[in-house]
Amino acid sequence: MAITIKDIALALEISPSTVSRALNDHPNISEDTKKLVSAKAKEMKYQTNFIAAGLRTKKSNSIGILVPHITSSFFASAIDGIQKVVSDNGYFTIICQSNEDFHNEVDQIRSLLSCKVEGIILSISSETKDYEHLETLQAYDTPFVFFDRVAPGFETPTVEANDFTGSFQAVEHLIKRGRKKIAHLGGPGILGISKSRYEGYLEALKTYDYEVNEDSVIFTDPDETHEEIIQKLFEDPKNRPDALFTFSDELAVESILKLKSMGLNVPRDVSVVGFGNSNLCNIVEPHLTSVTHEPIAMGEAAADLLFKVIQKRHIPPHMMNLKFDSRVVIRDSSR
Amino acid sequence: MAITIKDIALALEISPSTVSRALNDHPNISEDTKKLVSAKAKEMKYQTNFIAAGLRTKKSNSIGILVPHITSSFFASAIDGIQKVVSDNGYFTIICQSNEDFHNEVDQIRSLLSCKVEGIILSISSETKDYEHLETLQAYDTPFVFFDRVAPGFETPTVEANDFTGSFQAVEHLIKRGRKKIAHLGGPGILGISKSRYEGYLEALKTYDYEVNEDSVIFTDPDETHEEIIQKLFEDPKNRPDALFTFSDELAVESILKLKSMGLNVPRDVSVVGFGNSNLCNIVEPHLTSVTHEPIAMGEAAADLLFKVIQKRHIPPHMMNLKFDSRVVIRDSSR
DNA sequence: ATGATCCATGACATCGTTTGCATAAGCCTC
DNA sequence: GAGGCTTATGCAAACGATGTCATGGATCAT
Repeated sequence: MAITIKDIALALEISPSTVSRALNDHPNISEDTKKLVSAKAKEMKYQTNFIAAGLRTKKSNSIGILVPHITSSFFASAIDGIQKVVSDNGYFTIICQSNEDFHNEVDQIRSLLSCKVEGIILSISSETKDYEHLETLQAYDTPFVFFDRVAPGFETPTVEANDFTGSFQAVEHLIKRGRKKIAHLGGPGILGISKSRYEGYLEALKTYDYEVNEDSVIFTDPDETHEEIIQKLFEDPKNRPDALFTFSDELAVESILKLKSMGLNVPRDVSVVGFGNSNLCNIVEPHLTSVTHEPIAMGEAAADLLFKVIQKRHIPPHMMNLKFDSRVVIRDSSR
Repeated sequence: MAITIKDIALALEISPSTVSRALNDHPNISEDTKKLVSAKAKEMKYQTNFIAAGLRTKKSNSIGILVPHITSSFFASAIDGIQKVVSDNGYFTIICQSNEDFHNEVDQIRSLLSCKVEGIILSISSETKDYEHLETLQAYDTPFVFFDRVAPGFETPTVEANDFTGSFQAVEHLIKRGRKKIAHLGGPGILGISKSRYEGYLEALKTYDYEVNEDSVIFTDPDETHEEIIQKLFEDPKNRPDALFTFSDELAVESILKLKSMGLNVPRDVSVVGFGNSNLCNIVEPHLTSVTHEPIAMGEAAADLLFKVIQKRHIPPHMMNLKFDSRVVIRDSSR
């Protein structure tokens, strides 16, 4: 059976309180006793029961992560970064996935609350329009930090990639390569990041006095496959865009494959730029120009901020809303 | 502050015990009281404190998952499958990564024990040769199930992909396409799956009376880049293999890129077959023939088995060591 | 020598929930 | 109507660690 502080106390003929204090390095305990206790604890293979300690101290030593998918390389890397900071702080992470499903998200938040996590790093699903579950978090005094996807109206730190500047640079890059008609294949309309990426695109066009052509901007939609979208967008040889900037690398790769199957050459006929700088970029042919995120650094920053909130340390205003700059990595698909 | 059963008891002027029993649907409680209590609980937004309940019942309602990386699509999908079963059972998962590091693995196991998880689904790191930490698990009566990577000498369920038959079929396929000299690029030598995949390869060669050429089998090694390995293996035009079967899709993709840069045509000069059937297969050109795993089904099976052990239900011998058959998905890289 | 101070330790209540046992009320049976 | 049985409820003791308060002995100053 499991060893408790009582067992150690019994073995050393001292009280459980002393054992507890010795293990926690309490100043009132003599060095001798501390040594004695920790030796015995090691000998008996004692392991703190965090559940019991948590009940007493109301600290679970765990934080929750709620992301749409862990299968996405962006989130998986972000979790890497988060876990690094979290385990350095002696905490655990409970990872949940919403699968981009609103009700799932609400359920998972409820679970995390029941587990009494001390804070949550949260990336809302693309379906989420209603934020009552987040208000519950506040009501329960559970700190949280928005990661990558932010809901409006909450006074809590946010960590985002600066999608706007990344998109701007991507489109600027296409313009400087002499491309004249640049199409945009956007992400789910509800997501803030879809909007930011679109706005960076628009801003670049405006800055260089390009005409904004409504037909050249399409947001993905569950009713239509991406192949169909690309087909429509590029089927008319006279009116064809000569560049495509997509919301994600996945979309870019699908587009490249479709364009090639339509007999178009990338990048000669159409330059393509993706977003995310994922491992796909060096695999697809031609290698894909893409905008980098820094998911690991972003994850670390989010965890740092969360611990600051948990410890009620002051967060200077300029750190409340972190934006991680993106930058374009140029590869063959736009060369 | 958080609502407890005492608050509900106070509000309804009944005892906390009754509230607890009502919420847990205890048979001794009248229907009326149950309705009353659950209505009040909902009204007051009560949430069970799992920490307190766990302390009393010695059940944490959580299971641990320890995998080398969650960034790998195989494990990420497996986790999907596991979480499905786990949340259907009203449990949580605590996901840990060993990063293929032995000491990290030992630490994570210790953490999971401290959290009092009721069971662990475990995929050992590629460095792990010493199994003392797993014996600790047994000493603490914490059930576990091996997933994909199995340590010898434990009486506990295992869930593996049948790498042997998958490899056999992959190589058989290459043979039937008329390939004469088939090389194998193996995985980390310490992993059982590297061995199984190699053995499937060997068995296929033997079955078809192919000569086994030692020079054509190379296990990856941190001291040499994969590019160098491919370079060496294929640089001599006279003695060049005309097919390559690799341990993973990642290796296959790297190999294809290198082969192409060496001026070789895939599949005309060299057929390539990977392992894993990951999303890379349809992105690399030519599309990669690969052996499928079924990570989601494997994850579900592992979780099912773990719950059986936790609930001390009998596991029929034929279910103790599940092997999930693999199968070859033929694409252009071997056509 | 006596009181004040300090230090190390122990006793005990507590966190929120569950659960064995006790108990009160209601009903049945002879 | 007394005893037995059922049913619904309350009481109190856990679970394991922690923190408050009390205590007993040593040390020091007067």
